[in-house]
Order: sequence, then C-alpha cells, then structure tokens
Amino acid sequence: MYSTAMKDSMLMNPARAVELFHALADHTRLQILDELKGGERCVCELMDCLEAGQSRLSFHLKVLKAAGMIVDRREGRWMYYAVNTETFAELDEVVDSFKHTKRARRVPARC
Amino acid sequence: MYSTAMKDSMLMNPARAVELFHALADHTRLQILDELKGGERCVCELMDCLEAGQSRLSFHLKVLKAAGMIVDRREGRWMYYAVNTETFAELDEVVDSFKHTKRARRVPARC
DNA sequence: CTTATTCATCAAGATTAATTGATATGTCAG
DNA sequence: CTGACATATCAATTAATCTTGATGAATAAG
Repeated sequence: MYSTAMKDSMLMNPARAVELFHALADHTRLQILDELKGGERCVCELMDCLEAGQSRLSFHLKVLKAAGMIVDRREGRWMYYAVNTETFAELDEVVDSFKHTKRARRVPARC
Repeated sequence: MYSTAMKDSMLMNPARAVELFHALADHTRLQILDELKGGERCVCELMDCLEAGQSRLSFHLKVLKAAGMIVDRREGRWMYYAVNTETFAELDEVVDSFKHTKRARRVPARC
C-alpha cells in the first residue's frame, strides 16, 4: 500500500534500521553469519571455526538473534543457529531505499 | 573474474564490511543520509533539518566520509555534502552475499 | 585590517559495547 | 542420582563511540 512512499526513506523506522546495521557492524558477528551461510551450526562448531571463546560467541549470537538475523533450534544439548533469510530481505529494502538519490541540489531545501 | 566466488563471502574484506555497517549504525548518520537523498546539502542546512549541533554533525559527517558514503565539495564558506552512490552499490553487493544461504545442514562442517 | 560566518578539530565527560572468567541452567549418559 | 557436557548469563574490566563546549582555520564582506 505505502510501498513506494516507504522506500523513499529508511527512516520510517530508524531504530530498526540502526539495530540491523549495528548487528552487522562487528567482525565476529560477520564471521558467524558467514559461517552460517553454509547451513546451521551449533555453538561448539562455531567456537572451533572462529576460534572464539564460548561466552563471547554467546554474546554475539544474542545480539544477532535480538536483531532477528538468526534463529535457533534446540536439539538435545546443542543449540543450532541458522540465518533468518527474511531479515536479510528486510535489510535489502533498507539499503535499496538509499539507491534513489537526486544528483544535484533542487528546491531551496528548508526541511 | 572471481565474481561468483566473491559473492560467496562478504569476508573477503571483513574490515571494509564492518566499516560500512558501522557507518550506518547510528541514528544521526541515517538522518543525514536520508536528508542527502534529496540532493546535496551544506552543514548549516543539516543543522536546521536535524536539529543537531554543529560539532556533532561534523563528527558524523567525518565518519560517513571516511567510509566513503558521502563526498564533499567546497563552495565559498560552505561545504556541500552529497551521497556517494558508488558506495551504496558496494553495500548492496555485501548484503547480497548473505542472500545465498543453504537451508539446512550439509557436510560434517569442520572449518 | 577587522569582523562575522561556516565549518573542522580537540579535549573531557558520558554512554554504550565487547571481552573475560565465573557461575548457573538444562540435558544426557551411566 | 551423579557427573559430564553444551550453552546461557552475570559481573567486572576495558575499549570504543557519542556528545558537548571551546578553540582554530578559511573565507568573505565591509
């Protein structure tokens, strides 16, 4: 309904946009996501792959999960984490909203 | 040449990805970019629009510029800032690299 | 030359985020 | 039930980031 108007600005929900970008603005979290791109992983696998301590991974997984970028699933004592592709579609929209930039200056520009 | 392989991972240059996302992970900076989408603006216009202090804006403009997300141009005493669309194309590639996620678990997964 | 304007930079303090080690919770095996 | 294992959470520390107010540099106007 509002789709065109919405894409004009990612600031419809600026807090959400900040949350998404913040979740990605960390090397460890990008590594986690990169690894999860190959399919779901449990924490101990991630510890091996990334050579990161357990509480550190737990912290970053929590940030990613809070932002909705990953989902988890328990299987016995293991927690399996996987990328939540829906959120990446959402992210794509936010990024796209920047693509429509006017070349030069137009109207007098008072806000 | 490597284009397919490259898209498999945004971690080719993780530091760059972190820089891009970090630049976007702030409300003031998103507001600046949102405003610049309407065309270039000088700092004093941004001060009015965003109701932000001058040194604060200067700080955030510096972060955005360091990440290559905006470009500047002097005209007399005014500095005009504008979105650097090339960097948003780069960002798009990074985000796209996340889109190709395996549904489930595959191979034994040692890294 | 002097002053006002626009903007950048710097230093100090406040806030937020990340790392580490310790402890707690839940699950399974025996 | 007990012990081992996987993971989460917590508290303390350190580090990074943001905000503010003050000062400095460049430009333009008088």
